Amino acid sequence: MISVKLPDGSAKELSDGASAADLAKSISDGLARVAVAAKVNGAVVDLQLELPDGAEVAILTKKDAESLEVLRHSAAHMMADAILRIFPKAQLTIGPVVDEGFYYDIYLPEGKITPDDFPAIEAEMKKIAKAGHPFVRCVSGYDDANEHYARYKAIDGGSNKFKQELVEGIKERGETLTFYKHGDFIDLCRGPHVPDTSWLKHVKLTKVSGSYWRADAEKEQLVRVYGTAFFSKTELEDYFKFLEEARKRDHRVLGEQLELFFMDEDAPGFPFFYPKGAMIWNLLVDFMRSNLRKRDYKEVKTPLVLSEHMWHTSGHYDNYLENMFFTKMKLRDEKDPSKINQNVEEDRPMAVKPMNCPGHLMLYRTRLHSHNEFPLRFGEMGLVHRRELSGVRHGLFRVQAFTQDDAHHFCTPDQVKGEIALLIEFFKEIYGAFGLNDVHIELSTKPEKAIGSAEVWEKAESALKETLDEKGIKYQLNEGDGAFYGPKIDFHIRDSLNRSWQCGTIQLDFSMPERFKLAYIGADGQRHTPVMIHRACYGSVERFMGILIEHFAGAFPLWLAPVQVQILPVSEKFVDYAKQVHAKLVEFGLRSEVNLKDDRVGYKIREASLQKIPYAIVVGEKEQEAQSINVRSRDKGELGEMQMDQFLESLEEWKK
RNA sequence: GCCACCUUAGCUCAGUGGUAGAGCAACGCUUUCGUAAAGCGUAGGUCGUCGGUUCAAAUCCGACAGGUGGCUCCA
Repeated sequence: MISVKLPDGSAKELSDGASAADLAKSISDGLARVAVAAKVNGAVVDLQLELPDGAEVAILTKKDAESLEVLRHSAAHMMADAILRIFPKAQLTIGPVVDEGFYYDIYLPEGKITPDDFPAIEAEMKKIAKAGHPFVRCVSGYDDANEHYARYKAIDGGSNKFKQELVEGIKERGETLTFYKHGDFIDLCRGPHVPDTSWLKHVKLTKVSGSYWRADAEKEQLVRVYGTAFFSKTELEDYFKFLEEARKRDHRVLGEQLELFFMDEDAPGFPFFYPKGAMIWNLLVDFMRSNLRKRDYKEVKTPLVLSEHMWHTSGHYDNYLENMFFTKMKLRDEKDPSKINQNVEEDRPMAVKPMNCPGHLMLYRTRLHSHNEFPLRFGEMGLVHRRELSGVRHGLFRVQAFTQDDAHHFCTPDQVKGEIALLIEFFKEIYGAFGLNDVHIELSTKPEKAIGSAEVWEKAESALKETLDEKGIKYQLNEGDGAFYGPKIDFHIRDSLNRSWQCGTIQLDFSMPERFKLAYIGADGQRHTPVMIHRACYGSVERFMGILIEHFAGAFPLWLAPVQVQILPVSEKFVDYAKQVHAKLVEFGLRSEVNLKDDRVGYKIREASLQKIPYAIVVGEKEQEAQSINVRSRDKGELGEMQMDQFLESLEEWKK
């Protein structure tokens, strides 16, 4: 007999060799039916696995977060099986679970897989699911003498070098080689899996893309087929509804519909803003400026272009070269003026700034500073340019020119923690103003490409860690993800669709001040090197605007709406009165428009709704006589006839 | 940059080798209208660019540009 411990603390006696499936059955038949996998001493395993004596065991059902991963991993196997049936030349590589489903990377020596192939693959998967093949775990040796190993090698042609590489790796690490089999299909896998393929009825393929073996662009190009899986049909449908909702909120689509911005092929990655988009952009900047003033920032302006020499000093030339725009001249040939010499190197080559920090360092060092001025906070709405590979540009989220709400704090080492604490509060307050209250923080440490000594990095990293710990803030640690000049804290915010976006960043830098030979006179009368903190809250004003468009689905709160009120005269006869109302609203400080078009009220209402204008005010004969207005709210529907003062009073709390 | 797909009127899209189409938007006229689409009419395109095949190319082929989905997730 063995004894295992259950999550509620109780113990359960089982016969020797009993599995988690046996345990589930001994608890109740109902549990046995819904059991997906088990958690034994903290590790997720198959139900079939023999339980060790004294183990802590929890039976996982579809309600447990881990179960979905198990299901999706099983679905990846099933998809690989289906793909091999349709594409016999395909070679399997890896097929992990990802946030929204799973994928399988496949090497195709010839031909291709496109979404057109999905129906056939899905039909094959349906057959496999219907057959209800059990997933069987097979432990194997490393050669063909083992039945499972031989079968595994044979299943996709027998000469799959990717599999060989994977097996070699496992052998080197001295791990057990295990396969999972369902029906005739077998795949290298550490498991666990759902009991059988009948669990995999709610699976759909979602997209196909390219990828590389081992994520290395030098290695083989693979085809990555994505899919997703759920326990129930409803959950699967909800997921596709979510995708549909996200698609409807796409800021690139709304950007055109609401006349906020557009892109032109002659300016790839450089957005143009229409008046309404520029209005929002300016409102965001105004809001940030008022917050910077409250916190004693000094706003500065620095040049877009600096000499290449300066970028050597800052380290950007060595570490950021690929992302920078450099200047070259075109000159008319001295002998033949009709000929133009391209790409002529300047005597003093220049580069467009990808970051604002060197400019701020140059400003700082124009004179000697005292510790009494510290902390000194230089802020700038800095326009930076960064080259991006053509395939990664995406609406306002990934552009080649954007405005950072950038600032650099210069302070003494003792002031670092105070500054960071201030910034965390500051940033959370800003996000809160947009209803973005779900903020999580990540700490990134020294990357491979870095400047500064190990000692300096150590000091910087521990300063950030200590501040977070002292404030009791939970964070995720990302080793090796820091900026080249220092470790950083990143702020990730969740929008109304529960998607996470990285926005704010706080980066500690002990290197750049030294490289630029910055100094301050301390209380001891000696020269010291200040500490520099790089920080941005929106990150990129343009990108933050894109996030807000999607977060609000284009229905901006009153204070951010480019047009706050639209006045709709019932007919031409009431245009004069509409204009009077408009003048009063403008005087009050509202962004108001009159719809002068010769359309019916219903149509004007429709247009105002589609433009997501917070208030539509209808004026006709009744209103003109009573000197009143008839208000319709975007969010609350028809509010009815009221006096202008009444309407304006109701807005007071909204007004920022 | 790499893989797949896409590019036709301002927008959304139809058109698979034989004289370029629709809806919406725009403009004009009629209508003067009460809370999500009044009616009629007009104008608008070297079919992304360049080259090739063909008697003939939006359509077939190639190059380039731009766009879309991916390219961190390691059995």
